[in-house]
Amino acid sequence: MKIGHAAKQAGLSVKTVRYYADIGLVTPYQDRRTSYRDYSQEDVAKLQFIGKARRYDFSIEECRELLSLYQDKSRPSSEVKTLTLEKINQIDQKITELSSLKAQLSRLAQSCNGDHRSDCPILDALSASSS
Amino acid sequence: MKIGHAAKQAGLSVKTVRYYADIGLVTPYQDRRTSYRDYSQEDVAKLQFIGKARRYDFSIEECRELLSLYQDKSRPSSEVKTLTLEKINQIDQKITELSSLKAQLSRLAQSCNGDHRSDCPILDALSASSS
DNA sequence: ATAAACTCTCCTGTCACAGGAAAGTAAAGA
DNA sequence: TCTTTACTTTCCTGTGACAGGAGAGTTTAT
Repeated sequence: MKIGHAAKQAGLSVKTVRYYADIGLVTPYQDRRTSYRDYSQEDVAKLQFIGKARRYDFSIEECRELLSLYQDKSRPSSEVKTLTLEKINQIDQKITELSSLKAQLSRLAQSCNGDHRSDCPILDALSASSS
Repeated sequence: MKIGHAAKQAGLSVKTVRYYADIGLVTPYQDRRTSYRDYSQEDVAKLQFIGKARRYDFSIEECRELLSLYQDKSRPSSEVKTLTLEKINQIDQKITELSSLKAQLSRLAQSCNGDHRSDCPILDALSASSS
């Protein structure tokens, strides 16, 4: 199967799929004569796997790790779970940060009239010398 | 004031401050003889302003906009407020996405025993053909 | 035979810097 | 004054995960 077809099946762009081949994440057979890549069903399955993991916010390197766990029939499931729990922690931390950020900005926005006049507590806060 | 001192006062790295000069965000006087940059108190104030806005998750281009609003004594405060509300919306959307992601991953993690055995619902879910 | 559609490699750009090399400048101590 | 140390400069590369586009080759359909 050629790259365009494989990409469509996996719900990825051709650019992305080619990139994954370049970094050795999913390396299809490559015809030496035409240099066209030829994707097997298994390659496509891997691409789908990666696409989903990416949507779950796993980085490429994490995907690489998950993929090797996925292919290793004898690995314990605890390894996968550990990776997942770590990822959950990362996400949680990011949510906390963003929530705090949102609260602060909301407070600033509320204090500003937002009218035609020029005085603005938001800018005052940004330019205040205290932290 | 030389760049190291200015950077310290603004709580930024020298690299960052130099970068801001390169992209025309804060452009200090530059001695032609030594090519050393010379930061005024106002420059430092701008750097602090930007540092704070960056911590509030504003992009460089948004900082540039905020900075020009900050310097324009006659602009209405509504412009600043609009920018801030937009930013709050962006953050909110990101929080929503991350929360959904976390919920899905948590469900996956819960379903996995995480023991020495190899069967793993997490990987099963990632490799499932259904979305 | 030709045109359209697809693929290839290679290069640049993104965002906001960090790291490091090589060279020049300044401040402090001996 | 000389030297060492600390600071600064420009320039180049790398980051993460691709997107966009040029120019050339290949395949498929008409």
